[in-house]
Amino acid sequence: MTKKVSLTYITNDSARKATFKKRKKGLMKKANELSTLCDIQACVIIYSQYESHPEVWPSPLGVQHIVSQFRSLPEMDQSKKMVNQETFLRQRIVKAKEQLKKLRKENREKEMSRVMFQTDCPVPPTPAAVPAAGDHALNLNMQATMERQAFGLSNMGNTMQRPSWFTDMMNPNEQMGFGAVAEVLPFGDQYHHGLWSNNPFFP
Amino acid sequence: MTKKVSLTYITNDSARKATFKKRKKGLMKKANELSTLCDIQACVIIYSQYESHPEVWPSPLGVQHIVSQFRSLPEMDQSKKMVNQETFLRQRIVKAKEQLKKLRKENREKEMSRVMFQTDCPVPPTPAAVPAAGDHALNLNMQATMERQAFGLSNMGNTMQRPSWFTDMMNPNEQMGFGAVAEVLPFGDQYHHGLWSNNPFFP
DNA sequence: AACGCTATTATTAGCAT
DNA sequence: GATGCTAATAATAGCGT
Repeated sequence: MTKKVSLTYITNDSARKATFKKRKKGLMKKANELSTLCDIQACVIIYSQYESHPEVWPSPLGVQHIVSQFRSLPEMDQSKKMVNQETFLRQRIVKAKEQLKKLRKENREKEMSRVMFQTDCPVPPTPAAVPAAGDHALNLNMQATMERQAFGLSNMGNTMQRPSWFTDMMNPNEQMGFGAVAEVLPFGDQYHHGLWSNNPFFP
Repeated sequence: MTKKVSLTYITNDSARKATFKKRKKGLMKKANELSTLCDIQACVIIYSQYESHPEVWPSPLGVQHIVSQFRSLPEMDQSKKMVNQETFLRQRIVKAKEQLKKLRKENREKEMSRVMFQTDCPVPPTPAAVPAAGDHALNLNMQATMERQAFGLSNMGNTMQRPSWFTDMMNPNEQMGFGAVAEVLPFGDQYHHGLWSNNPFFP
């Protein structure tokens, strides 16, 4: 029986849904186990098309709480942090503007070729479902100065499989999803290719 | 070789840390796979004592994004979404600017009270452990208008194993951890006891 | 303590119902 | 489409280095 899993987007609707259900369950279970075994706080949020509300672990409230900690400071100089957030936001604005500029240019070019060649898809057409947007990683870089974290943009639902990136937590490496994002990130160098040795996506 | 796992808090420090590392990695991987296989947005946040910063997947920003969706709209005009990343980015810029403005104001105020009352903690000091700060969730709430979501909060890290709660995703049931939280949740009735049959915690 | 290596267990893809 | 059932793959506990 050939059970090889390709780890790419499952095009078959019912198969995808089935897998989603199973794996969602598995993920939640894993989260729960990790939490109890190691006594750590954790949360998982899943935003699927199958449910109108986000599916979370351990609970909506739990998520909220954890997320809020996200931004909390080691304490103390909150003022300092705030300051940083300021500069941080400023940076963000600049980045966003650059992004916008770039995007406009791209759009112009795409429009061009569309008109010229009658190509109706400026962006690779999304097979179905999610009306995904191209999404150009807009970096918030919040508590930037104090956390060395890499990050990128969530994987907004493209219909194609989006690799997504990871923080440097589990290993010193990261995986990149969209090259485009890299240039926007201030932490570019934190990202490397290659990740889990056993993941077909990241050789 | 008896390799039975008890699924309870691991008292041995080094063993716990080792397990944490391995399982954290596994969890992230699972999240990534689920995301790519089924094309869904998801995020994981782990707040451990081993790291000063929360460890997240796919990224801090990704988390932020997903969380912000929590509050967004029921749906529809998703069509508009794709319309343009341009307008999208514009919105972002505006939001960021507003955020910045607000932040400045807050900073002024904090500085004020700090100077005047010598209070270093504008927010209620957290009892212990987590140096949680007031945290001003800067909700970016980016593509707000297009996503429909709900949400709530967490199992705060006690040193005891916390059962945690679950969403009704994998099954129509939930388990509650702290009664205290229940009253806070707007979705109280969504949660029930009883859970995975194979989990020792939830018979 | 961090890393590598299996023996085992746990997860799950593919079917059948 | 949901549920149950293996066969097969993937995760990982326990060690050794």
